[in-house]
Amino acid sequence: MPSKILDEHSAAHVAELFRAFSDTSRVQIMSVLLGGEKNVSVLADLVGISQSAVSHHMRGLRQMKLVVARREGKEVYYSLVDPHIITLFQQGIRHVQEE
Amino acid sequence: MPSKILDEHSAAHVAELFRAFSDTSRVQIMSVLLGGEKNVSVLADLVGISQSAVSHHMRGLRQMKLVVARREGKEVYYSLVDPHIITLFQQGIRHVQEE
DNA sequence: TTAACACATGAAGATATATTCATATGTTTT
DNA sequence: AAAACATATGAATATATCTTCATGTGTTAA
Repeated sequence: MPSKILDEHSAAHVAELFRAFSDTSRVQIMSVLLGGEKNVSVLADLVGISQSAVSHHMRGLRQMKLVVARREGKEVYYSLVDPHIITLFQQGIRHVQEE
Repeated sequence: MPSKILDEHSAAHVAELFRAFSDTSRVQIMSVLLGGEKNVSVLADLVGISQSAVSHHMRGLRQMKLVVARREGKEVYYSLVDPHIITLFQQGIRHVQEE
């Protein structure tokens, strides 16, 4: 029975986490990454947005440690690492599909 | 291995769901509702925002069926009903607290 | 029915966010 | 070193979002 309110600081962090998945393009990016690591231009192609837009999104996801980047030559591969984050995201997908 | 991209329509719905929890005030409201149903003015007091702001937030949460409203006299009590939503939200809290 | 209270709602202003464009950085090949 | 390619970044614009203010709606009590 955690009947207590979350303090503003913690609440802001929770909000920040959910905000990471609150954009259609980022959700599509995440959905692709569920299938394994992808580089930026592949993501841009699959999602249908510019390379620049993808890079901007990945910066945010990276800073929140929701993805990790791995450089291989000229390309940068992004992937999901945190199993809790993967679960959280998949639960979101399941919820909207249960209707 | 769902290596496939979410279509834009589904992705927009997932994004919409996460967006519901992407605001500090709404996260605080949700955290309070974890402890049981509360009416609007109590929520406003606890969260520290205006009655109007709470009503606006509750409208969004209501429309997404993340909360249900119950009128009792002059007051309207809101509560969480969907156990999957509760779990999803609690997972978000747990994630930020594991640091 | 009028007053008082609780909540909802529309409009407006302020702030945040996503995308694009131009350009910078980093890497490989010639 | 120069060219070509992949990615990152800053600035600018367009759009979305949150909050407040004023007022509307619904309910109870006088």
